Amino acid sequence: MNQELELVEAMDELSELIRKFQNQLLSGELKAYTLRQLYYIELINKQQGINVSEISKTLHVKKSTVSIAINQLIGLDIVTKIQSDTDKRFYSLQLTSKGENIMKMHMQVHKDTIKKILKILNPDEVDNFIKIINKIKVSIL
Amino acid sequence: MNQELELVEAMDELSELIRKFQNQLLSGELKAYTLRQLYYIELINKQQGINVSEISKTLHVKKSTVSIAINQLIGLDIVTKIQSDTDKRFYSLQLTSKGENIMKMHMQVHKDTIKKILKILNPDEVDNFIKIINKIKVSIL
DNA sequence: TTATATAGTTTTATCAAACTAACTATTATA
DNA sequence: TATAATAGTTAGTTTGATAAAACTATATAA
Repeated sequence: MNQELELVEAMDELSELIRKFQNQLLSGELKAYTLRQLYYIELINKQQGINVSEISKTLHVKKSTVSIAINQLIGLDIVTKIQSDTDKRFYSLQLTSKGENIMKMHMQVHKDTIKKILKILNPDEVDNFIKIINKIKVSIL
Repeated sequence: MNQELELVEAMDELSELIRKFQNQLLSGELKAYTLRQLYYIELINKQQGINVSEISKTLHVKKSTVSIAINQLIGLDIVTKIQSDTDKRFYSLQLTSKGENIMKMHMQVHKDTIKKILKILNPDEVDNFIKIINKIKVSIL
């Protein structure tokens, strides 16, 4: 079979795998949260001190949308905002300890899946996989 | 760095890539449709003659949900249903020519992305990538 | 100092997608 | 033949995500 067709199918499989990978989060201890919420939490964890406007730009979503989502997370004691001293219009967003805990559980779910993958791939395959993903990532952007 | 950590990061990148891969559909000619609708169309295309109950089981969603979604697609002249001769409770679902056209456009968007990927990976890498995905797929299920 | 710009919030409304429950039509079975 | 089960529909509701527009508070520039 030609490589293009095979790759089309592989990408479909991959979409399916990633969908399952993500939906695993919605069971267990994290099922109280939506994928969207977990994504906001991940974003704040990755970019400590990020603000509403930046999130809005990153996700291509209006500020009002982000504001509501973040205030919901603040209400759930998952996120806190700290007003800037130098410019009081700004609030930098941080995870609370509860938020960090959620992030840890989130990572753990992923790690568990990754352990399964590590069992079935040999080290060379893992290396290749990582290299290929990075190569694709760089080029697509 | 240890392989587990690297793989965790790679899977994150991959999630991001797939997200972009899918969201490409939402621009251009297909932006009139939701990802969910395109997914129903894909499913019917893959399993010609599938019915509402089977879709319901496949997607782990109530029959009523599927019924409404499918009737919406029928209203848009994307899907048709044909009542079974042997058991009139059953309706087999098919794509109309419009539906097939949407499917072709859908495939084209994916093929265009795949062409980009093929340009930056050498044939061995493509082979490895496909093999690895299949290996993961089989094991995770 | 007045006008303008920026960060974030609130209100109101819309939409997609999912659910439950009750329904019709048809088929299978006791 | 009366009763069960099955396929699909309909009505009504809930939830989550989104946006537009008007707002407050603060900072900057003319």
